[in-house]
Amino acid sequence: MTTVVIVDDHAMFRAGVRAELQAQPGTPVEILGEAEDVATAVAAITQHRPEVVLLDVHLPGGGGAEVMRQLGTHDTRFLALSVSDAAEDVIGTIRGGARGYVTKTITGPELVDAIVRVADGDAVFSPRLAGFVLDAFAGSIDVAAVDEDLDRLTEREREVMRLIARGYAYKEVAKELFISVKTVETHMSSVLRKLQLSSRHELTRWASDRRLL
Amino acid sequence: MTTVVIVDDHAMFRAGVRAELQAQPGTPVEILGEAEDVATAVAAITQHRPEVVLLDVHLPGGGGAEVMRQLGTHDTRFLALSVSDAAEDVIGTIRGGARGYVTKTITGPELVDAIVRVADGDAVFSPRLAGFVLDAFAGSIDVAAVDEDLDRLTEREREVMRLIARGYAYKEVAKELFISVKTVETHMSSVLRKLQLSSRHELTRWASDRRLL
DNA sequence: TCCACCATCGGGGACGCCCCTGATTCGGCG
DNA sequence: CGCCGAATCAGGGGCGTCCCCGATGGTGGA
Repeated sequence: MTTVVIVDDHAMFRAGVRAELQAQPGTPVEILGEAEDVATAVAAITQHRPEVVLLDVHLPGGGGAEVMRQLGTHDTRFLALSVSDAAEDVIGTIRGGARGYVTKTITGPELVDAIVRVADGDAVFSPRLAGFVLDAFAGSIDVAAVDEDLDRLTEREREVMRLIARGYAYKEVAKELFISVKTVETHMSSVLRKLQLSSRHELTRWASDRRLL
Repeated sequence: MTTVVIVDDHAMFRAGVRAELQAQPGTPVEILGEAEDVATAVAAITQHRPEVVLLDVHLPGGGGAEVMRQLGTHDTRFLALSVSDAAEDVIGTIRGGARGYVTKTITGPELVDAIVRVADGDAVFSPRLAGFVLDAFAGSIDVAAVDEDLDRLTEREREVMRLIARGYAYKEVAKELFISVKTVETHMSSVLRKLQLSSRHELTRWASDRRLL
């Protein structure tokens, strides 16, 4: 049996989850308690010590992240359950320590499965969110937006830009590309002007934000 | 029915997977083909168009990532199946586009479940890996390792370090902290010496790698 | 009390960064 | 052919970075 506590500010929704989890005969989920805001959630979780907490992201008193923050990292695993699939909600919740994130469109059997998996230590994400999380993890956001600016650079300027952004000194870039320091300076002037930046430090941040390193 | 192609360089292991997947009566998985290296894998996947590819990470001819690279992003989903749970393998595979990563210690029924989930668009990770992936996603890798070096800095040095790493000029740091440029220089000397770095650019990379910005 | 450490500052120097004004060569295009 | 952009380079100047040499207080422990 996997023990859970349900945290959501809507009593009706909690009742629905409870009904779904208990609907199937031989369900592997045992509901130890419920809570409707941050304070009661912390109290209920501390008291019942469930293996998994079903946690609403938008919760009065600071949101689900606040519950995780107050409880810290003990052995309870959190499964976020939200109507929202917004990037900031997902990121914030995962940063807070949740082991999974599913939307409320989930069916009863799927939720049971997700709970069991989270209890086992698996990471569980809804299909829509899986793509998002993996994209973020792979660091490939905003690849398209880069090209507009980047296309305005010549091939040589891009080479110089890449090395400078990695922290190479002008002298080192010159040696690497078999050109003089003065030529590197010329290219860098063009790069900074075209990208509307004013120093190599800004360039480093610019490239880093776009993951061009 | 979920259609799959098995890619692994060990024939014995492929036979084992095939046996496990077909063992259960009424299995929802249909095996369309097998492959033992990058070239045959690309050919088999192009020919059979499976919904899911079971992909060995360590594959002759460039590894599983090479298979995904050559096939690009079409509608096939990849589930990495590896003996390794090393960080670089997991990161590389996810960056390559895999939708899941499970170790070969997985049982038959669990593998069936994972395949179905990946076909549905879920992200699937083994327990050991889930923690790692989420940690990386939350941007909290090596938090412990940072402190060793970081603890050797004084409070004032850390303040200066943080601003410099963000690209502030000495003059700007001085204004921000209400001290003279010379004092900033002194602190920076200490920071660079204690962290065994030699320039503000290396410091920027150092801080960026540890996500201290 | 004395010493270590921290934070604060200064002078001066070597070198890197960024900009300016030039210059040449080469290839493409009207 | 003449023009233009790309790529190459030089000189010089202003400022930033990082180091050396110092100095002054304050704080806390041996």
